[in-house]
Amino acid sequence: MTVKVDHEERRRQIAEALLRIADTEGLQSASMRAVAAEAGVSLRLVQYYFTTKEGLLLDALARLGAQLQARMERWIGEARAPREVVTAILSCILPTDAESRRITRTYAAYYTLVLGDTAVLAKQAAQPPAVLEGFLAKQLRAAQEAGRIDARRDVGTAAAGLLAMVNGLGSSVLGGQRDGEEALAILTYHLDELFRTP
Amino acid sequence: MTVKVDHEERRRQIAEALLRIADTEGLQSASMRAVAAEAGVSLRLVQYYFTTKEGLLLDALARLGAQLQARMERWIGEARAPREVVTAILSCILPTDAESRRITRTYAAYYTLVLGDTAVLAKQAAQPPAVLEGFLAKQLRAAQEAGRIDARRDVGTAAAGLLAMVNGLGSSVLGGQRDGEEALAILTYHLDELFRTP
DNA sequence: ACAGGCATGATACGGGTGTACCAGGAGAAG
DNA sequence: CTTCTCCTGGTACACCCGTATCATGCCTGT
Repeated sequence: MTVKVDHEERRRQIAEALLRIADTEGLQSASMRAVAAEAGVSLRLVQYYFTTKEGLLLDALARLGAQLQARMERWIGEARAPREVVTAILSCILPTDAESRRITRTYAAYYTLVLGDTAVLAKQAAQPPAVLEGFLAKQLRAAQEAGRIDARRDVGTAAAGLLAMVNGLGSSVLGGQRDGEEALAILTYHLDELFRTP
Repeated sequence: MTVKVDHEERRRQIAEALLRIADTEGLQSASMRAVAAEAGVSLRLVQYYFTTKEGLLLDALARLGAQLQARMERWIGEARAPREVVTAILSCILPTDAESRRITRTYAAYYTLVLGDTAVLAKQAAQPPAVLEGFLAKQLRAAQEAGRIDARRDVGTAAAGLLAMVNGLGSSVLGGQRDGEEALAILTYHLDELFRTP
Protein backbone atom coordinates (compact mmCIF):
# COMPACT_ATOMS: atom_id res chain seq x y z
CA MET A 1 0.00 0.00 0.00
CA THR A 2 1.22 3.45 -0.80
CA VAL A 3 0.32 6.74 0.75
CA LYS A 4 -1.34 9.08 -1.67
CA VAL A 5 -0.48 12.09 0.44
CA ASP A 6 2.17 12.52 3.07
CA HIS A 7 0.38 11.65 6.26
CA GLU A 8 2.90 13.25 8.55
CA GLU A 9 2.82 16.44 6.50
CA ARG A 10 -0.95 16.58 6.76
CA ARG A 11 -0.85 16.00 10.49
CA ARG A 12 1.73 18.73 10.87
CA GLN A 13 -0.34 21.12 8.82
CA ILE A 14 -3.43 20.53 10.93
CA ALA A 15 -1.63 20.57 14.26
CA GLU A 16 0.05 23.85 13.38
CA ALA A 17 -3.30 25.32 12.48
CA LEU A 18 -4.38 24.41 16.01
CA LEU A 19 -1.30 26.06 17.46
CA ARG A 20 -1.86 29.17 15.35
CA ILE A 21 -5.38 29.52 16.71
CA ALA A 22 -4.24 28.82 20.26
CA ASP A 23 -1.69 31.59 19.86
CA THR A 24 -3.99 34.23 18.43
CA GLU A 25 -7.36 33.46 19.98
CA GLY A 26 -6.69 31.02 22.78
CA LEU A 27 -7.41 27.33 23.00
CA GLN A 28 -11.07 27.81 23.83
CA SER A 29 -11.56 29.12 20.29
CA ALA A 30 -9.83 26.14 18.79
CA SER A 31 -12.80 24.00 17.89
CA MET A 32 -12.45 21.17 15.44
CA ARG A 33 -14.26 23.21 12.82
CA ALA A 34 -12.09 26.24 13.42
CA VAL A 35 -8.94 24.17 13.11
CA ALA A 36 -10.21 22.61 9.91
CA ALA A 37 -10.99 26.00 8.45
CA GLU A 38 -7.63 27.41 9.52
CA ALA A 39 -5.82 24.47 7.97
CA GLY A 40 -7.93 24.74 4.84
CA VAL A 41 -9.27 21.21 5.06
CA SER A 42 -12.62 19.64 5.78
CA LEU A 43 -13.77 18.83 9.27
CA ARG A 44 -13.82 15.16 8.39
CA LEU A 45 -10.13 15.24 7.59
CA VAL A 46 -9.24 16.53 11.01
CA GLN A 47 -11.24 13.68 12.48
CA TYR A 48 -9.54 11.28 10.17
CA TYR A 49 -5.99 12.09 11.18
CA PHE A 50 -6.66 12.73 14.84
CA THR A 51 -9.58 10.57 15.81
CA THR A 52 -10.50 12.63 18.82
CA LYS A 53 -9.94 16.19 19.89
CA GLU A 54 -7.80 15.15 22.81
CA GLY A 55 -5.51 13.40 20.36
CA LEU A 56 -5.16 16.57 18.35
CA LEU A 57 -4.44 18.63 21.45
CA LEU A 58 -1.81 16.18 22.65
CA ASP A 59 -0.10 15.96 19.29
CA ALA A 60 -0.01 19.72 18.90
CA LEU A 61 1.42 20.09 22.40
CA ALA A 62 4.18 17.63 21.57
CA ARG A 63 5.01 19.63 18.46
CA LEU A 64 5.07 22.83 20.44
CA GLY A 65 7.49 21.23 22.86
CA ALA A 66 9.69 20.15 19.99
CA GLN A 67 9.68 23.69 18.62
CA LEU A 68 10.74 25.09 21.95
CA GLN A 69 13.47 22.52 22.32
CA ALA A 70 14.75 23.23 18.84
CA ARG A 71 14.82 26.92 19.60
CA MET A 72 16.66 26.31 22.84
CA GLU A 73 19.28 24.12 21.19
CA ARG A 74 19.76 26.80 18.58
CA TRP A 75 20.30 29.40 21.27
CA ILE A 76 22.55 27.21 23.34
CA GLY A 77 24.60 26.35 20.28
CA GLU A 78 25.72 29.95 19.97
CA ALA A 79 26.91 30.04 23.55
CA ARG A 80 30.48 29.34 24.63
CA ALA A 81 31.14 30.15 28.27
CA PRO A 82 28.94 28.42 30.92
CA ARG A 83 27.35 31.71 31.80
CA GLU A 84 26.37 32.24 28.20
CA VAL A 85 24.72 28.84 28.19
CA VAL A 86 22.78 29.75 31.30
CA THR A 87 21.73 33.04 29.77
CA ALA A 88 20.68 31.27 26.61
CA ILE A 89 18.56 28.72 28.45
CA LEU A 90 16.72 31.33 30.42
CA SER A 91 16.37 34.18 27.96
CA CYS A 92 15.26 32.00 25.09
CA ILE A 93 12.08 31.27 27.03
CA LEU A 94 11.38 34.94 27.60
CA PRO A 95 8.92 36.46 25.10
CA THR A 96 11.35 38.86 23.49
CA ASP A 97 11.03 38.07 19.81
CA ALA A 98 8.11 36.95 17.67
CA GLU A 99 8.88 33.24 17.88
CA SER A 100 9.22 33.07 21.64
CA ARG A 101 6.18 35.23 22.09
CA ARG A 102 4.21 32.80 20.01
CA ILE A 103 5.53 29.78 21.89
CA THR A 104 5.00 31.31 25.30
CA ARG A 105 1.50 32.44 24.48
CA THR A 106 0.57 29.04 23.18
CA TYR A 107 2.01 27.31 26.21
CA ALA A 108 0.00 29.67 28.37
CA ALA A 109 -3.10 28.68 26.46
CA TYR A 110 -2.42 25.08 27.39
CA TYR A 111 -1.67 25.93 30.99
CA THR A 112 -5.24 26.20 32.19
CA LEU A 113 -6.12 23.05 30.33
CA VAL A 114 -3.53 20.93 32.10
CA LEU A 115 -4.58 22.27 35.50
CA GLY A 116 -8.11 20.93 35.56
CA ASP A 117 -6.95 17.64 34.12
CA THR A 118 -5.69 14.84 36.29
CA ALA A 119 -5.16 12.72 33.20
CA VAL A 120 -2.25 12.09 30.90
CA LEU A 121 -2.05 15.64 29.66
CA ALA A 122 -0.74 16.75 33.01
CA LYS A 123 1.99 14.15 32.98
CA GLN A 124 2.85 15.06 29.42
CA ALA A 125 3.53 18.66 30.39
CA ALA A 126 5.12 18.14 33.80
CA GLN A 127 8.24 16.38 32.59
CA PRO A 128 10.05 19.02 30.48
CA PRO A 129 10.42 21.58 33.30
CA ALA A 130 12.01 18.98 35.58
CA VAL A 131 14.68 17.90 33.13
CA LEU A 132 15.26 21.51 32.13
CA GLU A 133 15.84 22.43 35.73
CA GLY A 134 18.32 19.61 36.08
CA PHE A 135 20.19 20.75 33.01
CA LEU A 136 20.29 24.33 34.20
CA ALA A 137 21.56 23.23 37.60
CA LYS A 138 24.32 21.25 35.92
CA GLN A 139 25.44 24.33 33.98
CA LEU A 140 25.42 26.42 37.12
CA ARG A 141 27.48 23.82 38.93
CA ALA A 142 29.99 23.87 36.09
CA ALA A 143 30.24 27.64 36.37
CA GLN A 144 30.60 27.31 40.10
CA GLU A 145 33.45 24.84 39.81
CA ALA A 146 35.10 27.21 37.35
CA GLY A 147 35.02 29.82 40.07
CA ARG A 148 32.50 32.15 38.42
CA ILE A 149 29.91 31.63 41.14
CA ASP A 150 30.41 31.88 44.87
CA ALA A 151 31.11 28.38 46.19
CA ARG A 152 28.66 28.81 49.03
CA ARG A 153 25.71 29.15 46.69
CA ASP A 154 23.20 26.33 46.39
CA VAL A 155 23.06 26.08 42.63
CA GLY A 156 20.16 23.64 42.62
CA THR A 157 17.93 26.04 44.48
CA ALA A 158 19.20 28.91 42.39
CA ALA A 159 18.29 27.03 39.22
CA ALA A 160 14.77 26.38 40.45
CA GLY A 161 14.36 30.01 41.44
CA LEU A 162 15.66 31.34 38.14
CA LEU A 163 13.39 29.08 36.14
CA ALA A 164 10.39 30.12 38.19
CA MET A 165 11.36 33.75 37.77
CA VAL A 166 11.65 33.46 34.01
CA ASN A 167 8.28 31.76 33.98
CA GLY A 168 6.76 34.57 36.01
CA LEU A 169 8.42 37.22 33.90
CA GLY A 170 6.97 35.60 30.82
CA SER A 171 3.50 35.76 32.34
CA SER A 172 3.90 39.43 33.12
CA VAL A 173 5.01 40.18 29.57
CA LEU A 174 2.05 38.27 28.20
CA GLY A 175 -0.21 40.15 30.58
CA GLY A 176 1.07 43.40 29.16
CA GLN A 177 2.52 44.71 32.41
CA ARG A 178 6.01 44.61 31.06
CA ASP A 179 8.08 44.81 27.94
CA GLY A 180 10.14 41.86 26.74
CA GLU A 181 13.21 44.07 27.05
CA GLU A 182 12.40 44.98 30.63
CA ALA A 183 11.91 41.34 31.53
CA LEU A 184 15.27 40.51 30.01
CA ALA A 185 16.87 43.36 31.98
CA ILE A 186 15.45 42.00 35.22
CA LEU A 187 16.77 38.55 34.42
CA THR A 188 20.22 39.87 33.51
CA TYR A 189 20.38 41.81 36.73
CA HIS A 190 19.75 38.68 38.77
CA LEU A 191 22.27 36.71 36.75
CA ASP A 192 24.81 39.43 37.46
CA GLU A 193 24.12 39.03 41.16
CA LEU A 194 24.44 35.28 40.96
CA PHE A 195 27.70 35.42 39.03
CA ARG A 196 29.27 37.87 41.42
CA THR A 197 32.36 36.50 43.18
CA PRO A 198 33.44 38.09 46.44
CA MET B 1 -39.79 50.27 48.36
CA THR B 2 -38.23 47.60 50.47
CA VAL B 3 -35.74 44.93 49.61
CA LYS B 4 -37.22 41.54 50.26
CA VAL B 5 -33.82 39.89 50.18
CA ASP B 6 -30.38 41.37 50.60
CA HIS B 7 -29.20 42.02 47.08
CA GLU B 8 -25.54 42.21 47.94
CA GLU B 9 -25.77 38.97 49.88
CA ARG B 10 -27.34 37.21 46.92
CA ARG B 11 -24.71 38.54 44.56
CA ARG B 12 -22.00 37.38 46.89
CA GLN B 13 -23.54 33.96 47.17
CA ILE B 14 -23.71 33.52 43.41
CA ALA B 15 -20.27 34.96 42.72
CA GLU B 16 -18.71 32.67 45.29
CA ALA B 17 -20.40 29.71 43.67
CA LEU B 18 -18.64 30.74 40.47
CA LEU B 19 -15.32 30.97 42.27
CA ARG B 20 -15.85 27.59 43.86
CA ILE B 21 -16.40 26.01 40.47
CA ALA B 22 -13.46 27.86 38.96
CA ASP B 23 -11.30 26.48 41.75
CA THR B 24 -12.38 22.88 41.53
CA GLU B 25 -13.18 22.37 37.86
CA GLY B 26 -11.80 25.39 36.06
CA LEU B 27 -13.58 28.33 34.53
CA GLN B 28 -14.53 26.47 31.38
CA SER B 29 -16.88 24.36 33.49
CA ALA B 30 -18.46 27.41 35.03
CA SER B 31 -21.53 27.74 32.87
CA MET B 32 -24.43 29.87 33.96
CA ARG B 33 -26.41 26.74 34.72
CA ALA B 34 -23.61 25.17 36.71
CA VAL B 35 -23.18 28.33 38.76
CA ALA B 36 -26.90 28.47 39.42
CA ALA B 37 -26.93 24.86 40.57
CA GLU B 38 -23.86 25.34 42.76
CA ALA B 39 -25.40 28.40 44.37
CA GLY B 40 -28.71 26.60 44.78
CA VAL B 41 -30.71 29.14 42.82
CA SER B 42 -32.48 29.15 39.49
CA LEU B 43 -30.75 30.07 36.27
CA ARG B 44 -33.03 33.04 35.90
CA LEU B 45 -31.80 34.46 39.18
CA VAL B 46 -28.23 34.44 38.05
CA GLN B 47 -29.30 36.31 34.96
CA TYR B 48 -31.25 38.73 37.07
CA TYR B 49 -28.41 39.78 39.33
CA PHE B 50 -25.69 39.67 36.71
CA THR B 51 -27.30 40.45 33.40
CA THR B 52 -24.57 38.89 31.35
CA LYS B 53 -21.94 36.26 31.96
CA GLU B 54 -19.15 38.75 31.52
CA GLY B 55 -20.67 40.76 34.35
CA LEU B 56 -20.64 37.75 36.61
CA LEU B 57 -17.06 36.92 35.68
CA LEU B 58 -15.92 40.46 36.39
CA ASP B 59 -17.72 40.71 39.69
CA ALA B 60 -16.34 37.39 40.88
CA LEU B 61 -12.84 38.44 39.87
CA ALA B 62 -13.16 41.62 41.89
CA ARG B 63 -14.25 39.59 44.90
CA LEU B 64 -11.32 37.25 44.46
CA GLY B 65 -8.98 40.22 44.40
CA ALA B 66 -10.55 41.53 47.59
CA GLN B 67 -10.05 38.15 49.25
CA LEU B 68 -6.41 38.10 48.30
CA GLN B 69 -5.89 41.62 49.53
CA ALA B 70 -7.58 40.81 52.83
CA ARG B 71 -5.37 37.78 53.24
CA MET B 72 -2.29 39.81 52.50
CA GLU B 73 -3.19 42.52 54.97
CA ARG B 74 -3.78 39.86 57.59
CA TRP B 75 -0.34 38.38 56.93
CA ILE B 76 1.40 41.72 56.84
CA GLY B 77 -0.29 42.71 60.07
CA GLU B 78 1.59 39.97 61.92
CA ALA B 79 4.93 41.16 60.61
CA ARG B 80 7.20 43.55 62.48
CA ALA B 81 10.63 43.91 60.90
CA PRO B 82 10.82 45.03 57.23
CA ARG B 83 12.13 41.63 56.23
CA GLU B 84 9.13 39.98 57.82
CA VAL B 85 6.85 42.24 55.83
CA VAL B 86 8.64 41.25 52.64
CA THR B 87 8.39 37.59 53.54
CA ALA B 88 4.71 38.01 54.31
CA ILE B 89 3.96 39.71 51.01
CA LEU B 90 5.68 37.04 48.99
CA SER B 91 4.87 33.88 50.87
CA CYS B 92 1.20 34.68 51.32
CA ILE B 93 0.80 34.34 47.55
CA LEU B 94 2.45 30.93 47.51
CA PRO B 95 0.01 28.02 47.55
CA THR B 96 1.02 26.63 50.92
CA ASP B 97 -2.26 26.41 52.79
CA ALA B 98 -5.78 25.64 51.66
CA GLU B 99 -6.85 29.26 51.28
CA SER B 100 -3.93 30.37 49.17
CA ARG B 101 -4.16 27.23 47.07
CA ARG B 102 -7.75 28.07 46.36
CA ILE B 103 -6.99 31.68 45.48
CA THR B 104 -4.01 30.83 43.32
CA ARG B 105 -5.86 28.13 41.46
CA THR B 106 -8.78 30.42 40.80
CA TYR B 107 -6.53 33.20 39.59
CA ALA B 108 -4.87 30.71 37.29
CA ALA B 109 -8.27 29.81 35.93
CA TYR B 110 -8.79 33.45 35.04
CA TYR B 111 -5.33 33.82 33.57
CA THR B 112 -6.03 32.28 30.20
CA LEU B 113 -9.25 34.24 29.99
CA VAL B 114 -7.59 37.62 30.35
CA LEU B 115 -4.94 36.74 27.77
CA GLY B 116 -7.22 36.36 24.78
CA ASP B 117 -9.15 39.42 25.78
CA THR B 118 -8.13 42.89 24.72
CA ALA B 119 -11.12 44.30 26.56
CA VAL B 120 -11.73 45.60 30.05
CA LEU B 121 -10.99 42.34 31.79
CA ALA B 122 -7.34 42.67 30.95
CA LYS B 123 -7.17 46.16 32.42
CA GLN B 124 -9.03 44.98 35.50
CA ALA B 125 -6.38 42.37 36.24
CA ALA B 126 -3.25 44.25 35.19
CA GLN B 127 -3.36 46.89 37.90
CA PRO B 128 -2.91 44.94 41.16
CA PRO B 129 0.51 43.47 40.30
CA ALA B 130 1.90 46.90 39.50
CA VAL B 131 0.89 48.49 42.81
CA LEU B 132 2.00 45.37 44.66
CA GLU B 133 5.41 45.59 43.07
CA GLY B 134 5.68 49.23 44.09
CA PHE B 135 4.76 48.37 47.66
CA LEU B 136 7.27 45.55 47.80
CA ALA B 137 9.98 47.79 46.41
CA LYS B 138 9.22 50.34 49.09
CA GLN B 139 9.63 47.73 51.80
CA LEU B 140 12.90 46.57 50.31
CA ARG B 141 14.15 50.14 50.17
CA ALA B 142 13.30 50.57 53.83
CA ALA B 143 15.26 47.43 54.68
CA GLN B 144 18.09 48.70 52.57
CA GLU B 145 18.21 52.03 54.36
CA ALA B 146 18.18 50.15 57.63
CA GLY B 147 21.33 48.40 56.46
CA ARG B 148 19.84 44.94 56.10
CA ILE B 149 20.40 44.85 52.35
CA ASP B 150 23.57 45.66 50.49
CA ALA B 151 23.40 49.32 49.42
CA ARG B 152 24.52 48.46 45.89
CA ARG B 153 21.44 46.37 45.21
CA ASP B 154 18.76 47.70 42.90
CA VAL B 155 15.75 47.03 45.05
CA GLY B 156 13.26 47.93 42.33
CA THR B 157 14.60 45.25 40.03
CA ALA B 158 14.90 42.83 42.92
CA ALA B 159 11.24 43.39 43.78
CA ALA B 160 10.16 42.71 40.22
CA GLY B 161 12.25 39.57 40.10
CA LEU B 162 11.00 38.25 43.40
CA LEU B 163 7.39 38.81 42.45
CA ALA B 164 7.89 37.04 39.15
CA MET B 165 9.63 34.20 40.93
CA VAL B 166 6.82 33.76 43.41
CA ASN B 167 4.40 33.77 40.52
CA GLY B 168 6.37 31.10 38.73
CA LEU B 169 6.76 29.05 41.88
CA GLY B 170 3.02 29.14 42.34
CA SER B 171 2.52 27.84 38.83
CA SER B 172 4.89 24.98 39.45
CA VAL B 173 3.10 24.03 42.64
CA LEU B 174 -0.23 24.10 40.85
CA GLY B 175 1.29 22.01 38.08
CA GLY B 176 2.25 19.42 40.65
CA GLN B 177 5.99 19.59 40.03
CA ARG B 178 6.65 20.90 43.46
CA ASP B 179 5.38 20.95 46.98
CA GLY B 180 4.22 24.16 48.64
CA GLU B 181 6.92 23.65 51.24
CA GLU B 182 9.61 23.28 48.62
CA ALA B 183 8.48 26.43 46.87
CA LEU B 184 8.63 28.30 50.16
CA ALA B 185 12.13 26.94 50.78
CA ILE B 186 13.30 28.21 47.39
CA LEU B 187 11.84 31.63 48.14
CA THR B 188 13.43 31.76 51.58
CA TYR B 189 16.80 30.85 50.14
CA HIS B 190 16.66 33.76 47.72
CA LEU B 191 15.52 36.12 50.43
CA ASP B 192 18.47 35.00 52.51
CA GLU B 193 20.77 35.86 49.63
CA LEU B 194 19.15 39.24 49.15
CA PHE B 195 19.36 40.11 52.84
CA ARG B 196 23.03 39.19 53.08
CA THR B 197 25.25 42.12 54.03
CA PRO B 198 28.94 41.89 53.21
C1' DA C 1 -8.61 -4.34 -16.14
C1' DC C 2 -10.45 -4.68 -12.08
C1' DA C 3 -11.30 -5.35 -7.30
C1' DG C 4 -10.07 -3.68 -2.73
C1' DG C 5 -9.14 -0.44 0.43
C1' DC C 6 -7.44 4.05 1.74
C1' DA C 7 -8.77 8.93 1.61
C1' DT C 8 -12.17 12.51 1.55
C1' DG C 9 -16.63 15.00 1.39
C1' DA C 10 -21.38 16.18 3.12
C1' DT C 11 -24.47 15.83 6.56
C1' DA C 12 -26.90 14.18 10.82
C1' DC C 13 -27.28 13.70 15.91
C1' DG C 14 -27.47 14.57 20.68
C1' DG C 15 -26.10 17.69 23.98
C1' DG C 16 -24.63 22.01 26.11
C1' DT C 17 -24.22 27.08 25.78
C1' DG C 18 -25.71 32.17 26.67
C1' DT C 19 -29.60 34.88 26.37
C1' DA C 20 -34.60 36.26 25.78
C1' DC C 21 -39.29 35.86 26.73
C1' DC C 22 -43.55 35.11 29.26
C1' DA C 23 -46.08 34.31 33.43
C1' DG C 24 -47.06 34.61 38.14
C1' DG C 25 -46.24 35.75 43.32
C1' DA C 26 -45.57 39.09 47.03
C1' DG C 27 -45.39 43.09 49.30
C1' DA C 28 -45.97 48.33 49.50
C1' DA C 29 -48.65 52.56 48.03
C1' DG C 30 -52.87 54.67 46.73
C1' DC D 1 -58.98 46.38 47.79
C1' DT D 2 -56.74 47.42 43.98
C1' DT D 3 -52.69 48.52 41.41
C1' DC D 4 -48.07 48.73 40.55
C1' DT D 5 -43.35 47.48 40.97
C1' DC D 6 -39.87 44.32 42.32
C1' DC D 7 -38.56 39.59 42.26
C1' DT D 8 -38.47 34.68 40.65
C1' DG D 9 -39.51 30.46 38.10
C1' DG D 10 -39.98 27.83 33.80
C1' DT D 11 -39.01 27.44 29.28
C1' DA D 12 -37.87 28.45 24.43
C1' DC D 13 -34.50 29.92 20.90
C1' DA D 14 -30.61 29.93 18.10
C1' DC D 15 -26.10 28.46 17.94
C1' DC D 16 -21.89 25.80 18.41
C1' DC D 17 -19.67 21.77 20.02
C1' DG D 18 -17.47 16.83 19.31
C1' DT D 19 -18.46 12.72 17.17
C1' DA D 20 -20.69 9.26 14.07
C1' DT D 21 -22.56 7.72 9.71
C1' DC D 22 -23.11 7.23 4.87
C1' DA D 23 -21.40 7.73 0.38
C1' DT D 24 -18.07 8.27 -3.10
C1' DG D 25 -13.79 8.98 -5.39
C1' DC D 26 -9.23 7.48 -6.71
C1' DC D 27 -5.03 5.09 -6.42
C1' DT D 28 -2.61 0.59 -6.57
C1' DG D 29 -1.29 -4.15 -6.57
C1' DT D 30 -2.09 -8.15 -9.27
